[in-house]
Amino acid sequence: MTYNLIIADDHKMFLDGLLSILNSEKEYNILLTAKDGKHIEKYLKINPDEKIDLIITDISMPELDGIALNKIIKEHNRNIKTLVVSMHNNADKIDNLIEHNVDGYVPKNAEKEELLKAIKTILSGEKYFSKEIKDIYLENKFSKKKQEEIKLTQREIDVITLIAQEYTTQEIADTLFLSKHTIESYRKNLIAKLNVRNLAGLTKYALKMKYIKY
Amino acid sequence: MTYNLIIADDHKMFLDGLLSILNSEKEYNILLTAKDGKHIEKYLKINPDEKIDLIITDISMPELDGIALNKIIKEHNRNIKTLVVSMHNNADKIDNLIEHNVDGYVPKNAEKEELLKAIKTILSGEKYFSKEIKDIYLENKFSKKKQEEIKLTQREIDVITLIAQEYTTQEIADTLFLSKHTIESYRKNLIAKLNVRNLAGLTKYALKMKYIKY
DNA sequence: TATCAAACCCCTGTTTTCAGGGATGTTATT
DNA sequence: AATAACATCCCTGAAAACAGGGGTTTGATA
Repeated sequence: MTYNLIIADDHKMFLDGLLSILNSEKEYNILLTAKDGKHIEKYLKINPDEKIDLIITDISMPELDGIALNKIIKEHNRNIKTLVVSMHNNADKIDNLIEHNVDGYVPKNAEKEELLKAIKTILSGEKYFSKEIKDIYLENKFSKKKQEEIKLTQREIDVITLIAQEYTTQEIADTLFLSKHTIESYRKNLIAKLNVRNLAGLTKYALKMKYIKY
Repeated sequence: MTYNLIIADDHKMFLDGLLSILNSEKEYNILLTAKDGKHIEKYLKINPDEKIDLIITDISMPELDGIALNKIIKEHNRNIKTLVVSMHNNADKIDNLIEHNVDGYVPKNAEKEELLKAIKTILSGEKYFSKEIKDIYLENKFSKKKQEEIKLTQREIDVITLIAQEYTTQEIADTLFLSKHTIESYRKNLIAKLNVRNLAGLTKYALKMKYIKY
């Protein structure tokens, strides 16, 4: 039994490494390598009936990235397995991929052995995610649970942003053309809403939410 | 003219990629590949007079990492050129490498072409640093200028850490078995030293310096 | 149209922060 | 032995934060 693979990665060095690893395994037949999702997409359209078992893809690629590519692949033919091999393991991206049924995810610093194990596992019909990826995913889910219940209004965001930028209440009031009392109310509500104790907590929240930079 | 190269990288996938790139260039003769700095160090000791032109190394490796390895190589024989190819481009590490006379630094997501260019440049006697690396290095130097003038004592770090963790002055005093007035003094000094306006500024500093997590 | 949430505003009173001083003992360093 | 740096403690007075109430207007929606 041989499997037909496709690889997409815009880093030539890495692609070469992947190829040399896969070429040493006889059962893997590399149909195509591409440095971009666009090429894969075209290939799928031109050869809709070709037996493709697995597409290995990086996330960050020009033109059409791995996130979009995974979605397109799965919409095209859900029997084609997808394995993401990526350098930057961002929680939101992992989330998106899993939502769109990616079959596996291995960080780029994984060992050859783990990559081969991932491919084998996926081709056997199971999913494969590296521990590191699972951890990021779960950590994110866990912390989102609390966050999603908290929704700040635009005005509250305005205020917390200014607070975290070290403006005093009076200054914020002047900036927003509001009474100092109003700003105090907002601060009070924010502290209650975000379940923090003081300015320090608000500042950390603003940073976490990227309302401000350091 | 052929050049003798040594490569150290603990990621099999990447090492394979590097090898396949270098093998396609006739003038490069790979003397040794290692998944660890220790092996290189031994090799140098056993073959002190062998002509080695360039050692390409990753930074993060078990046992003996690229930082230490570069230092050892340069102390062993400063005629051996060193090129670091790394995934995580940390400013302090770049700093250390440059201090110990590394000849080049290319991030792992660089293209094959850039890597070859780096190698060629270094072998010709010049140094080669990717734009990305130069940027990180300069950005760091620039921002350190200000920071280096600011040095917190251990006690000040204790206090700012607790402040950023949302403890009140009284609680910090209790925690550190100090008077509340003392903590107030520290806070005052910290605000002056760090040139911030209030708790929010202190909190941001503590986060930036990684005294606390979010 | 009733009602709900958001945005806005205000008050009182207590606690904390913050600016601005000053002071003492200890520990390195010169 | 002198100096500098650090850690500790204290005070006053003004400003701000914080707790815990009160309220109006407006716009969406049920």
